[in-house]
Order: sequence, then C-alpha cells, then structure tokens
Amino acid sequence: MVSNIDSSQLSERSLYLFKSLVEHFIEDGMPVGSRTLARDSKLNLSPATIRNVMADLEDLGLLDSPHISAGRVPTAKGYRLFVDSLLSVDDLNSTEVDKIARELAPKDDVPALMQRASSMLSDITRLAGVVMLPRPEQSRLRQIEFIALSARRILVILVVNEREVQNRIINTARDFSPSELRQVSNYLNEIFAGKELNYVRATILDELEKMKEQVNQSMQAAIEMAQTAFDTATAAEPDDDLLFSGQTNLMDVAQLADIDKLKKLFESFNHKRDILHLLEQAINASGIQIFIGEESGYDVLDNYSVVTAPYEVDGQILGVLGVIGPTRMHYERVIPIVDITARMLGCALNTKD
Amino acid sequence: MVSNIDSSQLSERSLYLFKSLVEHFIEDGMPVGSRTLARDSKLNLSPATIRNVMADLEDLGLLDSPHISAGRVPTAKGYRLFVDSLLSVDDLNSTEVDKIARELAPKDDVPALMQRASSMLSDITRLAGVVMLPRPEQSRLRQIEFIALSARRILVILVVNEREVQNRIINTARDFSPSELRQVSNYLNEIFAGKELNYVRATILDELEKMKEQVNQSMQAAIEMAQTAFDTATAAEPDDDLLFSGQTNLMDVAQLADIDKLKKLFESFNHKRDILHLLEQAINASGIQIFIGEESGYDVLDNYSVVTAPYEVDGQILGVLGVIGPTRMHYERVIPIVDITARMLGCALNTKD
DNA sequence: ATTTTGCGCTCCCCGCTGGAGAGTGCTAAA
DNA sequence: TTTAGCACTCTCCAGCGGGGAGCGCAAAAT
Repeated sequence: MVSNIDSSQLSERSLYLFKSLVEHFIEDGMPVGSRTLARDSKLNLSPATIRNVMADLEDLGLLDSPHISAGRVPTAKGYRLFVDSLLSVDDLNSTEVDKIARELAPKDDVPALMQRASSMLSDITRLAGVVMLPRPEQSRLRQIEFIALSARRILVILVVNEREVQNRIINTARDFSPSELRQVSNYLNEIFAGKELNYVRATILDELEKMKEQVNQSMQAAIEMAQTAFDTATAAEPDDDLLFSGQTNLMDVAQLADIDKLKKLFESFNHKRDILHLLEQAINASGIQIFIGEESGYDVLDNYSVVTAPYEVDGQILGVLGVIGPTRMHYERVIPIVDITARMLGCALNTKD
Repeated sequence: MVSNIDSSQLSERSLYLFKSLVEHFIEDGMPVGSRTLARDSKLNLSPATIRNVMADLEDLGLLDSPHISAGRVPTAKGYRLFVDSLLSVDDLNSTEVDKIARELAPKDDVPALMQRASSMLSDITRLAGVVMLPRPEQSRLRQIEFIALSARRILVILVVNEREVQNRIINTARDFSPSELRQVSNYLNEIFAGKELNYVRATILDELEKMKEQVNQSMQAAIEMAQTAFDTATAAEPDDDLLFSGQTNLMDVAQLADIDKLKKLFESFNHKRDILHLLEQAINASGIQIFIGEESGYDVLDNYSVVTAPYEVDGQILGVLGVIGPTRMHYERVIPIVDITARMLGCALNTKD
C-alpha cells in the first residue's frame, strides 16, 4: 500500500476541513463542494480558500473528484486517516447497551447465542452482521458418556468447553453391557478430560497401544469403538463457522449500477472463503480492526468496509465478529457497537457457573 | 380467484398463438407484438389477424399490455393456463440426471443431504432452491438420560424417533446425586417411552400430582426439574426447517425498479414464515405444484413463481422441495428437475439403513 | 504570505423537442 | 373470416440548451 498519511503532516485547519468533508459525505453520499463546506464549517472561510485546501488534500490522495466539476469524495486512504486519527466515537445510548446485554444473556446454547449476536449486530447497525464461531481447535473435552440405545447402537455424548454438547450414534460390531460402557467412559474421562479434541483423536490410538496388557480385551474393543466416535465428532463441519445476517440491509442504498457488485458480495458471503480469510487477519490484532474498501485485498469489498473485533474469554481470543457495510457507514456509531458486542459476547461465554 | 380458463374454451389456433407468445416472452422478457408473433409462428397469418386473437385473449384476462402501444405480456392467469394445459415438458438430459443422482448419493447425514439437494436445485436451474426439512411431527420419546456436569448443572439427553438426539443443559435449585438422577430417568423412561413429546410435556405435571404420595420428596423435586427440560426441549427450533440456496441467482435479471421487491423477497426468505406456509400447502397435494405470482396470496411473490414437489419415503410424504424464480422461468426445464430431485431425495432417504 | 474576489471554464442534470419505431384498434375491402 | 390500410398512441433515444454546481487560476485585498 502507498504511504499512509499521518495526521501530524497536516495543518489543524486542513484536518478539520477534511473531517467535516468526510462526515458530510457519510451523511448524504454526495460529493461535497467547497461552497457547502464553507457554509457548514464554523471557520469563516471563503469557498476559494477551501478549494485550495481541498486541492492539497487531493494531491495527498485523501480526496478524489468523480469529475472535474463535482465536489470531492474521500478515497480509501482518506477513510483510513479519518478512522485512525480523526474519528470521535459516540457514546452508546444506554438503552442500546441494555438491548445488547439482554440479547446476549447466556440463556441457551452457544450456536444460538452466536446467531443472536450476529442478527443483533445487523439490527442495530442496519448493516450486515457476521460472527465467526469459536474455532474448534480450542475445543477441550470435558466429559464423555455412552448411552446404549439398543443392542449394537450406542449414543456417544461429548461435552466440550463447558457448554457445548455433541452427539454421535455409532453402530458397534458387538454388544456392550452398560457396565462396560461405564468403565470405558470412566477410563476415558480420567485420561482425556481437559485435553483438546484434536489431541484426543490423535493420541487415542497410542493410548490404546500402551495399555494393551493392562486392561482386559473387552475394554480394548470398547475403546476402539470410542475412537470412531471421536473421528466423526472432531470432523466439525468447517464451512459452518461464519454466521451472517441482515444482508438485505445492504440492498437499501444500493445504486442501480451497484447491483452487480452487490451480487458478487453476496456470493462471497455464501462461499465464505474470502470473508473468513479477512476475519482471520483480524483475529490476532486485538481490538477493533477496520478494513476499508479494496484496501483489504478482496475486490468484492470494493466500496465496502468491515469493522471487526475479536471476542475473548479469560484473555483467550475465541473468534471475531463484525459488521459489513458501505465505506460511507457511520463509523462513530458502528465501532462502539461492534466493540461492546464483542465484550458482551465474551462475558456471555464466560459465565460458566 | 376469478374463473380460470379451460383450454377447451379456446380454439386450437388461439391456444397455439397464446403458447408461442408465452414462450416468446419467457425467452426474452419483452412484450410480444403481433408482428413478431406473425413472423415466428408457422401459421401464415397477418399481424392484423393475430391482433384480433390477442385482443380476445386480453379480454379473457390471459394477456395484458403494459401500455397501449407495447406488445402483450402473460398475466398470472395466463401462466396458469400455460403450465396447466399447454406446457410440453422437456426430457432431462441424461448427464443432468447423473449429476443429480451423484449429488444425492446418501453418503452422509440428513441435514447435509438436504443442504446438497437445495444447492443442487439452485445450481442446475440457476434460480433459488428451497428444501423443507422432514417435519418432526411424530416425535416419540425413546429414552431420556441425565448426566451431571457439575453441582447444579445437569445435561438432559432426549432420544427421539430412533435417530434424533436433543440436549439441554439446565441449572437446578439444588444438587442431585447420580443415583437420584438414575432413579428419575428410570422412572420417566418407564412411563413415557414411546409417547409423543407434546403428550409428555402436557401430562408430566398430572403424573407428578398422581404419584405425590407414592414417591419420596427428593424424587418429586427431581421430576419437577425434568419438566423444565421438556419445556425447552419440545420447543424444537421451528425456524430451522427451510434450507435456501442460490438466492443471488435472482439478482441476475433484476430490473432496476425490482430491487426493492427483491429485497422484500429476500427478507421473506429470512423470516421463512411466508414461504413455509406456502410449502405447507404443497405438502398435501402430491406431485408437482406451481404457484404463480401474487396468485399464491403472498405479495412478496408478485412476479415470482414457485415450483414444488413433495418427497416421500415408502409412500409417506416427509417434506417439500422446490425452486423460486421469476414468473417467466423456463417451466419446461424446471419442472422435471424439481420432480426428479424430489424422487431422488426420497430414494436417498430411503436407503439410509 | 495568506485570503478573497472575480472570472472563465467544465461538466452534470433536467427539461424540451422531434423523429423513428413498434404496436394498436378500427374500418373497409377481399 | 381474413386482410390491408390508416390514423393514432406511446416509448425510446438523440440532440439541444439553459441552469447550476464546482473548479482552477490570477489578480487584488488584507
């Protein structure tokens, strides 16, 4: 990327005018001319002076004009300067905070919670919301139980990460008695509780080898059976890890010509790949992250921005959530909403009484 | 609805011309004039004659003209006549049949299969696909188990209908010992196994009353606890029973003015309610069902048609699938695709052991 | 040195006009 | 019953011109 502009490189006045211009443009989406800016800014300057300033800002690559006799429009670089140095973030209305808190009360299971987080983001911002599910790499086995459904059909229950429950039904080669099943689950709980699922899956065979002589043969068969349960269990569907909502909000302002672009964006929501990569970039940089337009490297996002924040429990980052909208979104409102939602989601996931 | 037109009420020639007109309009979406129709139809008629015929057809409510000097366009009633009596359905290309068969090979679990059916429908037709999941009306409780996760947190496991497993975590007012939990589950399994979930939920309180003196007090508390499990459990998520895909396909032809309508349609995909009701109508009428435009009673579907077919196993209808697209879709292609997909989905569900 | 005024210029937008094209309905002739 | 002829309606588009917004530049003002 070409050199970004540092706010110290510009005069107070230029920055002020630039900021007003961006705010103005965000407000009504039309190129802003010197006249309007002269009228609306408190500085008593003539349009001509402002024109000079604007010409400078254009030279710096912060502004652009659609054609020679239109007003100016912020470039991606301009937005970058704006959000990094100029933006004054709103305080959130307390009723909104309440609403978020209420929606994210940890009343039910994790997927539903995530879904609510996503749709809440889109509801409040009137843009598209996205939530990356907690990465299953960090899935720690808490407890495993077996329930006999019938001869040779066994229900395996994995409790993962305190709240999450996975079920698998497996068919076995021979019958297992309830006491056998209890033995196996006791044994597995003892050695694997607290371990990562992937680790369990990888080492369960080794363990089996190690204790070949220690336990009786029926146990061995049982543990082999348990292994198949882990094999299927850990294969968590890897395309179900992004939850979008409110995509239709993006159709509101869509210019007629934009519809093609919007279609491409929607398709990228479906394939998930691009957006997923983008969010993965955000997972490490803690705190609010803002991707502006094509700057992100994904040209489906041309003219769209993504505001993200990671959510964490005990300082451990679990995933990322955020909002997707036109570059000219109200960052000063969106940013605190994304921020607080991430925090509250972390809290909701934390309360593991 | 106003009287539909029976094909016997019209002359051979009128029908032929009407059919060509509809086909023509479906092909390129522009009002069809007498001139074009005269040129393209094999009958050697002058435009004037055709104009007379068209005027008659308009009087019958089969055609409409956008303005006085444009060609004619089929009305909903016109499409109805077209699909009911005039349509000659394509034979499916065998490579397409193969593709469908391959995609719907019963290689994995039911939800994934349904998802594939939906996206396949949208891929092949280049329209939006929708699949209604099998309705769980007959939810019979098979087995209930409790697992203590920690003091005062209990995992409730409901096995329903042989294959389906539901989990709920509930927080309890006091501790329960493993043996207490086992007692409760034994008791509940004894009296409720094989009963419908709704029945269980409705009568569990009565049962509790009945045996107040028979069992000790700790049991009572335990059963009260179990009741809350049923309350949440039976509230099976009723919004997760439609799978859409390929919505973006509908953005292809979208006229500029249509974008607002399209947004409403997309929103109805999200709320699911309307579409769900529509598909429920189709569940009883066995065989292909076609809803045309606002005729369906849902005005979000104005200018859109829905082609549905129920899928069944052993003569038992499990659900409905279909395709949503503009009224001017290629019915002769879409219908056999929907038809065969429904059949093959039935097969795939059948061969699951 | 900075700001303002004044001026000429560019470009978009909008409304008007007029002609071409498509299509219709009607009537009279075949 | 069909066709030919004709007047009429309506859309679409291109061209034109004025008004307006906005710009840059240069000279004057502060």
